[in-house]
Amino acid sequence: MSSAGSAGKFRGVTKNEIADTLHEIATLLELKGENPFKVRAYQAGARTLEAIEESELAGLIAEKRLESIKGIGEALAQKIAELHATGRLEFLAKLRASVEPGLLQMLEVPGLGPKKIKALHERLGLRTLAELTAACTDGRVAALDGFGEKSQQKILEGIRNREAYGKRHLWWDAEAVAAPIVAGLRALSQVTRAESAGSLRRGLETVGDLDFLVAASEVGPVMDWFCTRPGVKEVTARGETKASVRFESGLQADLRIVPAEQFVFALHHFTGSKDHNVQMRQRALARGLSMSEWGLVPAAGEGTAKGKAEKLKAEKLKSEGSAPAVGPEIQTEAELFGALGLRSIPPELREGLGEIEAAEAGELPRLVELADLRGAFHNHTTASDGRSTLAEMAAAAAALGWEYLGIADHSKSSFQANGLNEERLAAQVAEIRALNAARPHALRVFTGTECDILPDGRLDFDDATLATLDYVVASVHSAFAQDEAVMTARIIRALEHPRVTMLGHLTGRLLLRREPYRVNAGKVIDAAIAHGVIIELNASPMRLDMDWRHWRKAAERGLICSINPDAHDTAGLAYVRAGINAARKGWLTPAHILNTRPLAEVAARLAGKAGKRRD
DNA sequence: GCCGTTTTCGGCCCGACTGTTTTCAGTCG
Repeated sequence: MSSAGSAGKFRGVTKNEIADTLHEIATLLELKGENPFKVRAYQAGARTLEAIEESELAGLIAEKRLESIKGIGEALAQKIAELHATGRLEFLAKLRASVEPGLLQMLEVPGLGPKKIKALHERLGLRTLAELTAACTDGRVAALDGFGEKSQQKILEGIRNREAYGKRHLWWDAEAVAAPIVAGLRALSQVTRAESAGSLRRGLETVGDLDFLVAASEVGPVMDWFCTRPGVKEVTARGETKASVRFESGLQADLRIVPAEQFVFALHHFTGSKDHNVQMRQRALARGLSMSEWGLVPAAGEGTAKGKAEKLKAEKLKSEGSAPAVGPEIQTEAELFGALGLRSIPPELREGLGEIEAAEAGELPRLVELADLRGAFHNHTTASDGRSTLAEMAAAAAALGWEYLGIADHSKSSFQANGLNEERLAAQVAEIRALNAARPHALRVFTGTECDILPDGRLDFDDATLATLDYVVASVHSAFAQDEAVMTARIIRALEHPRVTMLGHLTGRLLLRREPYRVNAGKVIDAAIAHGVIIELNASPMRLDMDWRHWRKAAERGLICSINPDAHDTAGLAYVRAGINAARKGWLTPAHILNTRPLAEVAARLAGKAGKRRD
């Protein structure tokens, strides 16, 4: 629920809160049975707003330029301005009052959409999930026109499993489930190509369900194999080209099987995102082509005959075994993009956030890759709360082929994490220098600390102590409840400290577990740029913080990123892979990232920041 | 509600699957 309409002193509204409000309006309108295109307009407006910089919004409103943005018209501009100015929206208050809150929860039940909920509400008078459960139990739902025994059963199941089914999963965990399935599919004799698609392929930080796409000579055996994977609790759908299963964890997975010549179209389609696909289809239409998972074909004629012609086309395609009229020569996604006059767009960029325009102009970035990394900062050892020793961490980093490894154990105020005091830190520094001197491998270990930013913005160590280190990661680990202004000022004060090399996890979020603390990211980014401080992209799969959505613009303005695994054991160094995903989604190139640079350059930069020091 | 080398109306991306029907509506991605 957004803060709009809440009582109390008005403290300003962020653009994301306004976007949330627009999403809420869309949902409420949907439940009221409003024109679906109006609903879509609110959703599109919300997404458009999310892509605007926080700092730009006030100017756009003041100069009445909101309407110049595609997707925002007169009505949305007025509502956005009202929300921004007052934090309230009369329209929304009335809308909320006209919809039973329980109906919103019904939307979360799989198989229930606005139309069916409306029918349940109007014809059975149901207002809550509890009443819906009762109506299913005593058979009233099955007796309703348009519903039946199976629907009733499915609704009951859905309510029961609502929590597990609605849950998203960390990319890292989903990848661990998906990888062996893709490998297994590829090993089947009937399968010529297999990939995972969807948000997993796009590298999104959390994944709702898994999508597998297969080109196969025969459907049955592949479906059978898929539906009998270990951990499959139920097969929720099984048709001619698609099967869906639910794992015991609640994770859902879809398998789609297509003929080989359709594979690339289907792969693009099911990789998404939805926004990206909509834009691609619009682009195809503008070139007289109709694009779908079936292929790229000449668009049907104009006017009222269009729908009919489209349908004929689709039926024709299917009956012919679906050879697309355009592009039997299209075998790869690069060729598919090429057919629409575009450079090939990596899956991570397909979020409908300007990648098509960039691909058209030939301005897609050369995204950073895992192989570009030459080391990593912000790693823990057994000295604080890690589970691997300094020597083990260094050996593991050397085995990855890295040139350097930064150690940054917790500082003394992080008592819960066994933070180091000055004495223990000095001992660790001595240990690291000895290790570097002994050179058991071609790896340089940098001395550092993950130094707490105290509630008032001071650092947990004094300047003399910090001066003994190669670098300093400054992070917030306490007083998460501070309001935004206080937290923002606190972090900026830390960034102004000349010994601070980089800021750790900007918002402290734990994906799917803990909300970020309140901080004005734009102001922190500005301060970091002004003071030459790096912001980390914490690569821990449950953090991925700072969020990829901020990176593109921040990097364009000169912010340097460090992809930091925040490893607490040797296996944790592999988290940089999740960080690479997020960095790619943020349009980052190797030039934007500290730890793609060679040892000498990194050492020089750290020495410059830290000032004169022995070593 | 938004948009316009179809501009002030009439479109808006497209198809699979399910359950309920007996030709289709609703949901989902």
